[in-house]
Amino acid sequence: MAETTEPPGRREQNKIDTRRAIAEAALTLARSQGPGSFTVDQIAAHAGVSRRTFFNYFRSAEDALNLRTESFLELAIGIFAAQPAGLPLLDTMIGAFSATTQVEHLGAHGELFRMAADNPELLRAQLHSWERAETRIVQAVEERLGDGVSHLYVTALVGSVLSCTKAAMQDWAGETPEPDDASGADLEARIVRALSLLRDGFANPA
Amino acid sequence: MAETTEPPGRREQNKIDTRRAIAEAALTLARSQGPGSFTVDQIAAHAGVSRRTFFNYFRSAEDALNLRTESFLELAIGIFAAQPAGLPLLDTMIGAFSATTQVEHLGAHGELFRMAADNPELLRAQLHSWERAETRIVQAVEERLGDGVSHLYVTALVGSVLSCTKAAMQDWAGETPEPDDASGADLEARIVRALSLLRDGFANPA
DNA sequence: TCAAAACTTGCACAGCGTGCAACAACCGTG
DNA sequence: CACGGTTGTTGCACGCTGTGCAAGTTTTGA
Repeated sequence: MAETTEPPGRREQNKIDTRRAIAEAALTLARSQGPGSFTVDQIAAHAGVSRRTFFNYFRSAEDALNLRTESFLELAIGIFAAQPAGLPLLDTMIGAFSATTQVEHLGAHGELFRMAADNPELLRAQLHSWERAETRIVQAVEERLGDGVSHLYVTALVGSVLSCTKAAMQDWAGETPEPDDASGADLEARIVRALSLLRDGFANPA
Repeated sequence: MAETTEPPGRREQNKIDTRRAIAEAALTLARSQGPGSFTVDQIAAHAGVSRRTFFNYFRSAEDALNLRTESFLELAIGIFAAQPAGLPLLDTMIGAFSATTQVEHLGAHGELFRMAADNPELLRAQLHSWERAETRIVQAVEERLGDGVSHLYVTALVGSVLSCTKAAMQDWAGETPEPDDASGADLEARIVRALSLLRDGFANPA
């Protein structure tokens, strides 16, 4: 796999656990009190950690909530990077993004989309996550394709793909308040549908 | 035109002026000290207004900087709304967005893109502006097309169009530090190019 | 076993964002 | 013009945010 020089000692594990605990605490508070109506001190207390340590891990309460989104996009990037290089680019991406629906805690992602609807800071954090993912995917694509392709082509393509994926997830989140066994397949279908529209140049409003 | 019940008294004008003055002060400070290294108090002082009044107009220093972006998107929405309804949707949008390059202070927009590159909060504010514009355009399109078209189709389409426009502007901003007479046409060409790629389903990396 | 490296914590401090109440500018009406 | 209602501005107070710093504590590797 693509392991970056990894000494999996106690330290690394502790940090991962702490990070998770903080994010979990934030999510719990957001569920019980509503997003945007709790303080960093509360999160820290729930996570069993000092206020100062919270800020060693996250820049804001919203960023902590946003860890789930971040990990989803991390997964998407990983899957895309592992894809074989022969196929047409757009088809490769359709395959990669439809596969991301097997991420854990799928329901929580929809939940976060819904929370962001009435919480500007959280929405901004999410948009930022997508933006950074976009940058990374653009880099990956340009490395894969070499110098022969224009930067504008790649950025427009990747941006559009992510926009369609986002639209599919939002659509899904809006209609799937309580996810069940089939909702993963449901989301996947929507992503494929949106990306197929893109491949067809949106010629057919179907 | 589409005037919303407008009593153009001294009050309205004062508010517009104040808003402009604050945004202008913020931009000046960002230019001289770099974005993110000045306080709201400084902006307020430069604008000849109290700190409290600043917060009556903007939610943060970055939002103040972002007024230019906001007005650009406002213009885009207006032009799109004024477009005749007969043509294919995507062609209508290509026309509308390429026409937005005639906005005032075009150079400042590129400047803001470049500032956002190393200022997370400003970047988030800009992304948020684009997101809200997307929502409004989606509404406009759905009103125009009626209930016959799927929500996913519209959101995916509008998201992609905006992504391509953004990509074009970023590309342009990166290569055009000091805009001259021709740079408006340059930007317009890039927007048309990116949106044409979209219409062709990105089939040809050209 | 021990010292260096990495992480946590408390503290202090500047700055942020907002509710509130007093004040000032503007508006329409008579 | 005058005057009351409406709308915008300002100062103040208060809690929360985000960060540098220095003193602890835990982990690491030798």
